[in-house]
This record gives sequence, structure tokens and C-alpha cells, in this order.
Amino acid sequence: MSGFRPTINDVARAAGVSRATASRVVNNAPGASDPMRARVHAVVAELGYQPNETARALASGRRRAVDVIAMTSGAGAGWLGTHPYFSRVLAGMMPVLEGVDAQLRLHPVNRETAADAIEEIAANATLGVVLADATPTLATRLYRRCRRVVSMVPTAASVPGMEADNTGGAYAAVNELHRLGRRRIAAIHGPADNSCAIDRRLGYLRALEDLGLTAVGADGDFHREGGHAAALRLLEQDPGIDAMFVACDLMAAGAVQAITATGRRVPEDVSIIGFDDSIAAVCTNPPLTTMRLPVEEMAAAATRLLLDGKPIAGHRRHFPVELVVRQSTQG
Amino acid sequence: MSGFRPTINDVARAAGVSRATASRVVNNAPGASDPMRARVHAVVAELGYQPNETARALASGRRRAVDVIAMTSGAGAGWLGTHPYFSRVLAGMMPVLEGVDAQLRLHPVNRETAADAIEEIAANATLGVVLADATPTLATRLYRRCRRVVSMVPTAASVPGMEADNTGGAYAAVNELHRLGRRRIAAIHGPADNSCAIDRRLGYLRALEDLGLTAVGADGDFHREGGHAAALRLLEQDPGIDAMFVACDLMAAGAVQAITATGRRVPEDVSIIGFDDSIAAVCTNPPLTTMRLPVEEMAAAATRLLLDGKPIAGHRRHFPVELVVRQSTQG
DNA sequence: TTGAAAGCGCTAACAA
DNA sequence: TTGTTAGCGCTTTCAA
Repeated sequence: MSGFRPTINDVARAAGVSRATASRVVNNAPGASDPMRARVHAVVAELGYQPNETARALASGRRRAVDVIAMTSGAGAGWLGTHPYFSRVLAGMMPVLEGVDAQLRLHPVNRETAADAIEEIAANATLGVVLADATPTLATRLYRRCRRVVSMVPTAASVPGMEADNTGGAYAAVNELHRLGRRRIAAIHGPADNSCAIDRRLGYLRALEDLGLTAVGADGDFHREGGHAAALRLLEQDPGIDAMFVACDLMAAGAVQAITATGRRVPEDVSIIGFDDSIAAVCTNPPLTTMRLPVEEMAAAATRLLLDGKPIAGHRRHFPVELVVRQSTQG
Repeated sequence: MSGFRPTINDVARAAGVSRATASRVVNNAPGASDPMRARVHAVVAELGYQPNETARALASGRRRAVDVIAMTSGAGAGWLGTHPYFSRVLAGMMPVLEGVDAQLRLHPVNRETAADAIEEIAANATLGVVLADATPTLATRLYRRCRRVVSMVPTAASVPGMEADNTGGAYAAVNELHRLGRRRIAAIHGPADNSCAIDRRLGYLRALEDLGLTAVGADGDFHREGGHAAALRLLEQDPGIDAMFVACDLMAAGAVQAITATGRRVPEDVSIIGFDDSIAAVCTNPPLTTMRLPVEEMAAAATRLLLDGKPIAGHRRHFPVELVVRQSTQG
């Protein structure tokens, strides 16, 4: 009952038509009479024929697939699975891909073997590739090979990208904290080599300078543990801190835990504003006031851009980063 | 500089060898002398030749890809992006796929068009397909078409699956709560049509019966909102509740918020045990004691099973669900 | 409207 | 060890 897969030849033979006609019918292409169509359709149903996508792709020269590259640090899945970011980009892509019958290929790429992997992905890309997170070097290299690329994070100038206002978001967050009367506003930053983190740090520093306040910061890792540790360090170093701007919700979740563990209350003693508006923001207690990074919208836009054709060099689409007020800033 | 992609013919011609030899060298297949290898490699490097995977797959009859099916409810991405579960299955699959050069194709499938989609995926599956979440009907239908299928959740008897001890986990959770001296143990269940949720509910009910306690439950949706609402309802209906078993961490996060909002303390007044040990468990405040569902391990095992060949009908691999103690059960 | 025939780029017998 | 020759299953001119 199984093991055998009918080919279009089988369909054609059984229907008593040529392979070309069978192909036309199967593809709903013009140039086949109704009686022919009926015959072929009947056979297709009877045999349970399903076109071989590989052959189809080879023959037609086009295959509809978008590739997603996610960096994995060393062995293992890295961020994926431990950080909400990736599932948000996938979630953003799905709806736009659903209607257009294109498949989504996910490529975990680690820093060590990145060069080769990128080369191969570029060679076999069709609709294009979405860079979930990528270093400028990597993005540039990929873009040179295959122009149908969109990055979700800031990379090189030429590589088309979706650009969220990370700097502006951080700037706004600090100002919100200031508006609430906070004056000792510390920061928990992301990794020093992460482009989003760099922008957010910049926004924080600018805001503090503009407000005439002193910057106090600690570096985190974009994970809960790092946020927890950083908050503890900050509080020890300067017990008078009355607000924290945290560069990602996951770290903010850790910070909230650390702060309450020292006997302080959030938001009464220390107000917190996170960044991302990911699932972590609503899981904390109290829920986090945060700067919303519209990841799903960005991923959807990136996908649509690829679907619509080759994005031009240096293409930019800007996204605002807006304040979402929850309980970590106001009792 | 772009637009042209060298084929293996170009390589062969430039190297002055036959296509077969070029192919052998590129594939590291035996039967080519060192001088030949050197010549071909040089040309490959010079031309920047990259094999066309589609042609390769068609010619060799094998393509290494594993398909992942994730259900999307209606329009949009459904769970993906809003529930940590999916990224965990992807994260579990990545490491095992990384070494073996096989690609991962992600298929969002919605209930309405599921039948057709399944048919096509089955027809083009190669290594096999992993069902992240699937109804028995769907799993059975897919399994009939393509025997290389592994489900991550309980489905039909014949469909190979990774089976976590959901019932035992729930049973153990309730007993832990009882051991801590709790006697009014309520439950927040998952969706009535979700097989995992059904098993967890069963475990809860059995435990309460065995302990001679009265069951009190509310239905949730496996999301934070549902957990929040359910906890509120429960507390209103029976203010004396001193513990809750919540069928998923996301709901538990909502429950913690709801409980503290009523002025009660976690864990002093109400102890909570969640389920999953997802990212949500460590973001809550206090962090959640939970029953660990080893999703990554299960996904990795499922992938390996597919890589090793066709799983036999009814294949089962069992996974324990273990208690992870954090602060929601003990001050 | 239909069919014959030439590939898509590659692998894998089989000969030499 | 090397090259020649068929295809893999399908699409797509081009004639009929």
C-alpha cells in the first residue's frame, strides 16, 4: 500500500494524455480543455498524486523558500529557546508566508562555521534570507553573495534592514523615569558586541547627559541571570538607586527578583523599565513597564520585502519603539 | 559581478576533467587522483562554485530535511511566539541537526487547511516530520501518508511519539503540595481538547482522590491571561485555597500575579507549582517551583529517531517529569 | 488545444 | 582512475 509514489508520468499514462497536459492541469496553467482537465483530475485523485517539489523547483528554476539564519553561540541552540526574541521573528513571518505557499527554512549557524554555512545558504537561497541576529561582518559577506537579504538588527550600511529605534527607545525610557521623579537612574546594558545593545546604551547615556544626571551602569548578557547579577552589583555599589533602565525584559525580570530580594519594593523604591515587550514582561511580578520592540511587525515586513523582490542596497524601514506602561513604574 | 552561478559543468570544463570527476571531488567521493583533486579544487575556489542543492537532491533521490509542523489557530501564528513551547522544540532539534547537514523546514499549519497541507508535506518529506502539537486525527492522517513521523504530544496509538509523564508529573506535584502541609489544593487546567492538559488534569484528580481531598479546578488556556483569570475565580469561589497546581508555567505566572493582587503572599499563603519549567518559570516573582517537561530532550530524541530511520509504528520513548523546586513553594 | 522533446544541475552506473 | 551515459521528476518551449 505504500512505498510507491506516482509521478506525473503515471498520471499522464493513466489519463491517456501527454505529460505536458498533465502538468498543465496540475498547475492550473492555461491551455487544457475541460474534458482533459476532468480526466487528469480524476486520475490525480485516484492515484493520490502529489508533485515532487524538488523536481518542480529544479525544472522551473524557482522555488519559494525563505531562509532564516539564527546565530548559535558555540554548541547548542544559543539564544533560540532561551530568549523570546527568535520565536517572535518566526511568529512574525508565519502569517505572511502562510498565504503564499513558500516554505520557511531555519538555519542555526554558529560563529565558527559561519563562513561556510553562509556561502551555502546564499547559493541556495531563493526568495531570500532573513538575518535574525547577525554581526556586520557576516551580514556583509552574505549580502555580497546573495542580494536578497534583510537584517532584523543594525549591521552594515549596505545590507537592507529593518531598523527599530533602539536609541530613541532607551532615551524615552530614561525620560519617563525622570518624569516620574526618579533621579538616580541606573542601567543594565546588553552585551558590548551586540548592535541593539550598543544603541540602547547610547540612548541611555544621551538621556542622562541631557538631564544632567550621572550615569551608572552594569553589563548584562540579555538573559535573566545577567540581569539579576547586574542589579545586585548596582545596588551594592549605589544603594540609593531609585530607577533602572534595563536593556531587555529577560534581564529586567532578573533585576526585579534581585531588587525585591534586597527588601526593596518595585516600583515604590525602585522603578524599572525594560525593553522588548516580550513574554517575559508580563510574567514578572509586578508586570514590566517596557519599551516595545515590534519584532513581529519587523519580521513580517522583512518577509514581505523579500516576497516583493530584491530589496535595494541600503534599504531601511524604520520602526518606532514605544512605551508600554505596566506596574513596574507605578504602584 | 553577480547573476551568474557556475555549474559543475563549468567547473569540469575549466579544470579540463569530466563532470563525473568534478562531482567526485566536490563530494569527497573515492575514485579521483590527487592531481585531479587539486585541479578541481582550485577551479572550485576560483569560480566560487557552490553545488545546487535542489539538483543534487533530485539526482541522488535523497535530501536531508526534517519538517516541523506547528499548528496555528486560525489566522496568525497561534502559540508560536506567545508560548515558549515551540522555541524549545526548535532549540532541542538544532544541535542534533547541526552536525549532520540537514535542513529544518518549519510549517505553520492551521486547522482549516490542515488536510491539504499535511498531504503535501507528507509527499515531500525526506528524513521525516516532527509534530510539535497535533490532534490525533491529524497525526493519524499524516502517519498514513508518510511513516516517518514523530509526535511530541500524545496522539494516536500507532503514531510514534515522545511521551512525557504528564499524568505522573501532575500527581507528583499535588503530593509535593500535600507534603508541605497544604490541604486545599486547587488546580488550573489547560484547554479541554489538549492531550497534555487532559493527562495533567487526570494526574491531579487521581492525586486528590488518593489523598482524600476535594478537587477544585478552573479551566485555563495555557496562557498567562487564562491563568490570571482562573486564579481570581478560584480564590473568589474558595478563599481558603492554600495551594494551586497550575498546568503550565505561563498560566502560573498569571496566577502568581492574581494571588498577590488579592493581598495574599506566595508561597506563605498560597503555594504554587507550575508545569513545563519554561522561561516563564524563572521570570515570575517569586520564581516558580515547577514540574520540568524535558521538551528540548524530547525534541532532540525525536530528531535522532528520524535521522536513524523510520520509527516503527506505536514507538514510544518515555520521559520523566521531575520536580524543580524554586521559591513558589517555600519561603 | 495537444504532444514531442529538450533540458534544469546533478549523481551514479557502467565502460574504458 | 577517468569518462560516458542515463536518468531523477518536472516544466516549458516549439511544432503540430
